[in-house]
Amino acid sequence: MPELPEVETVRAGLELLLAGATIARVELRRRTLRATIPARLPARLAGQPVVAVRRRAKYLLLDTPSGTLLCHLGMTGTWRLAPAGSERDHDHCYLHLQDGRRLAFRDPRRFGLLDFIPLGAEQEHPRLAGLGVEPLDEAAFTADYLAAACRGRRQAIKAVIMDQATVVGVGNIYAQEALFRAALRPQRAAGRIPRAALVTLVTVIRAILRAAITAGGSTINDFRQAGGASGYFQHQFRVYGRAGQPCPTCAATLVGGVVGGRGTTWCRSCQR
DNA sequence: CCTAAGTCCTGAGTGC
DNA sequence: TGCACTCAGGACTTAG
Repeated sequence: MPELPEVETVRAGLELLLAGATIARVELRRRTLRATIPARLPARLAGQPVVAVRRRAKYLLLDTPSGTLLCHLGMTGTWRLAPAGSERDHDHCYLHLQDGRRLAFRDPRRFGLLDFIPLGAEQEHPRLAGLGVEPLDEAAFTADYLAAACRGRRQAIKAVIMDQATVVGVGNIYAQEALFRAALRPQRAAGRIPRAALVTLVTVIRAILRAAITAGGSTINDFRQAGGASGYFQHQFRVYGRAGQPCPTCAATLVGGVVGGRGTTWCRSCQR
């Protein structure tokens, strides 16, 4: 489910659900997702109050005095309030809270991740250490920064903005939407894009992510906020999933292909 | 059969 | 030939 807006939406939902809550017990129903969940995780979190719910890139971080529960949603990960009787296939982890509520982490494709980070070890965590800048950090994600990342590169611009070592949080949907709004062809070589276009691209990436967060993310298939509501940014998609349909700007037929290893839609006449 | 909100690894290619 | 780096493609997995 998750690009930055969806993860941020889940973060905000979990923050509301977990405010003032204490984890009584962690129940693992499967040991291995994308990676093996550390055996010590349940014991380290049992009895711990959740003091903050943060996001870094597409990762969720649940802070407790003993350390942090790190979670990546992969493609299909969800958190939900799961009262008795609402169990589902692919519920891999239950957080039993002291007040009797239960949160479920469900992830059918198991591309997600759960890990425990001891207090003070976050900077060195291998999944977090190599991450690029946050796109909503205006001081960090600048046209200068993106231009430096693009310089000399023949790689498609779409692959560059989806590279989590450069800028985090942009995935296959928002990359396509941002490139449409910036009038850039997804397969355009990053190093041959004029600076003015990169200025625009930085601006539209930030704007689209902000708008999507405001809309509660995008709901495709069964993405839900942690509180159970749907996002509605999917109604503002201009190209994603619309190959063969008319361009919303010029009415030319949108074309589909593979760019950066992922299905991609763009307008041949609006995007150069 | 096809496709899918994401990483992560391998191996081929490039340039010095 | 070697080395460092870049980049494309495959693998992982289940559901619709």
